[in-house]
Amino acid sequence: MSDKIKKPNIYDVAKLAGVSHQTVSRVINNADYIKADTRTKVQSAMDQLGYVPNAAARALVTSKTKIVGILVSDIVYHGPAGMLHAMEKEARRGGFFAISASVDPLDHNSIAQGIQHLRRLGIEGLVVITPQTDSVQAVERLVTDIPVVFIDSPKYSKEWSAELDNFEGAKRATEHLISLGHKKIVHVSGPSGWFVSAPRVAGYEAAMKNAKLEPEVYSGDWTAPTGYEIGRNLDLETEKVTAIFAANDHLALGLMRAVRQRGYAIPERVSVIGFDDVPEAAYYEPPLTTMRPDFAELGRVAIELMVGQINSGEMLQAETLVPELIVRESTAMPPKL
Amino acid sequence: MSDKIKKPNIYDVAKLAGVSHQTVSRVINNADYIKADTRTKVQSAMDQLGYVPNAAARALVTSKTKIVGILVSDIVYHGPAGMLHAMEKEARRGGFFAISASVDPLDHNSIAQGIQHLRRLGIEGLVVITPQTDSVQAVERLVTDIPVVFIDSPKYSKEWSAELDNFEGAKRATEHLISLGHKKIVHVSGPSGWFVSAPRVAGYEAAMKNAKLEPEVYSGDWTAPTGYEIGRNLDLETEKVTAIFAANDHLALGLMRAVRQRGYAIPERVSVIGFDDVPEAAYYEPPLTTMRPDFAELGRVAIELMVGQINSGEMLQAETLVPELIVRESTAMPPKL
DNA sequence: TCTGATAATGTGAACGCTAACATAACGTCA
DNA sequence: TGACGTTATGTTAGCGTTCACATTATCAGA
Repeated sequence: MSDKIKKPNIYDVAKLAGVSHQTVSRVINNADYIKADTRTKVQSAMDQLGYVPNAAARALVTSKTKIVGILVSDIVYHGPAGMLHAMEKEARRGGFFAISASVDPLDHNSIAQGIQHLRRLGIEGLVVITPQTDSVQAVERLVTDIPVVFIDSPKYSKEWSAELDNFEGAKRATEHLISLGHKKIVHVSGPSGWFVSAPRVAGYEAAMKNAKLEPEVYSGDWTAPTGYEIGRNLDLETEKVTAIFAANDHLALGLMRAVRQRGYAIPERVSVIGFDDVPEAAYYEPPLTTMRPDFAELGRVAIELMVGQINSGEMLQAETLVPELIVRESTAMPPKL
Repeated sequence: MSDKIKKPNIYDVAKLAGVSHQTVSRVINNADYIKADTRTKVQSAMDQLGYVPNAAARALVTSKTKIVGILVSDIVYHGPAGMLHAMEKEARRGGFFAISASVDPLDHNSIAQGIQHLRRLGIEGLVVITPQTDSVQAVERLVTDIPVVFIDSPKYSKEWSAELDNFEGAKRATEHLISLGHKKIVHVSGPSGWFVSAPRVAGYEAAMKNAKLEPEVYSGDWTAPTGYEIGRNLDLETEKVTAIFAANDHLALGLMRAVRQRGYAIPERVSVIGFDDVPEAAYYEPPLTTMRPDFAELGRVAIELMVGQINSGEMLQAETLVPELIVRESTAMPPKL
């Protein structure tokens, strides 16, 4: 509709308010030493004209874009999806814009393109939610001039990261099974390229070792079909496996279906525990006992770290977040064999 | 690390390549009339310096930011989550940046803030994935100076939109049940404020009416708990209900659990069909028959529309996308009552 | 009443780029 | 060989801010 109407700039506001453009700028950035009177005059002039500061002009002169980039896997996993919203909100709270680029984390070329794209906009920092060994190296190679925060990066990394305590979470999940009396507990892990996989395996193994039990790990990914496949082939009979700890809920879902299909009752014969607590987990068959991480908080912390680093140049390491055990009906005492 | 190194600008490139800055600009925007020789000279100078064009400076002079905003609900629904990635990729393909703002779609204030935030960055267009009656009105009131594309907007809207054929999808879902021989089929709908709810109800009712059957609708939302609640209270016995069409898979999941818990076998006694085909649906108990919409394509089309509108000023209405019927084990012929 | 600190405002330049115009090189034809 | 259209490049200004500095009001104290 309104086609030819030029957007007002600070000079327009200044003229209307009867002050210099610089005073307007001062009001916008609420600098010191402005008479309350002039401030209100300028304010109302801005309102009247519907003035919106031009981010490009500001960025040009300050060489600060107030934009942080988020590199995210193009596959929709539960965790990352929930994080994005929280991250955007936290960024906004800190006066920043958050812009995401979806990449195929297994394709270095795709990662490079994603980063280049964000670069063009002039991001001041980068948060990476593609926590795979490969991608971290690719990112570290490509980005050296702005701060980078990884979500769930490897411990040995020099970079900053916000982390879930996957070790402790896995340990507690396993301990829950142990405390119920299970002896033969297997773990179906996430894919080996992902950082969260290893600590979950380690947490499981630690708990098993503490209880003088033999750990046994099957390598999976994050999907229900894989869980199903593994569930079909698991030796439940001769091995007397009575409990399974799955690295995430979707694996657990597939596992449960396979196990039940083979005639083993859950939880009477086999207990299953997941990880993530997806919103539907409480309605799986049976409702899934699982570990609930606070993904939103994780994302928030990552951005908080990032913004802190950009604004003040100092970076404090965030404490890790421990997932909470949510007990439902998929875990129970083992059968008397 | 590299702290004081000033980023190169076109003048630096120009000097190194031995041309004027304008020639560099021409190479960047690949204008006509450049000798292949100079072009390569400039290119290699850019590579050598690691030159990245400054988006802010460009935006300032062209008053085109090449940024489109995406307004999205802050709750993680399956559809929108999948769309975001596709949208970002399509935007990038068209040379645009996509930036999203999460808002509470029921809170006008939150919507206004989200829009204001995006405005500050200077978005050239806005895509809205918060398809609720209220939010559309709020957006239409607040944004009149740039093009807006709604995803699944109401038919009566004057604005542009990319749409799923929810009517047809719901009709086909219902027809699937009818073709199996079901007579008493109920529909559990989405929340009334959402645009997709109504056409799904209408599609269901149309199919029922065609088959001379009596429609019966229960109003739900998009969550498993609500599906469960409704499933607990559904009169399956005296009403002889043999099939349920749920407005999405999560409702269906909750419904299935409740129905089975009450001792009714699925699909032997009660058939259930969902909508969305979430990745886990094939592993629900039993695997869920459902309608599969191409969310990614929907998002892509929305951005395509937006970019077309921004670049050329003309807007073509997109054709609607019809979801595909995915038959699994949760639907079967009705029992002989 | 004057002085000088502090409070409050104003002025000019610069950020990096593209638009618009100006100029130079090149080839073609009379 | 000169004139002219085309191709190729150069020059200047300005986009809307903030920064650095300059200037003017204000008010206390001598």
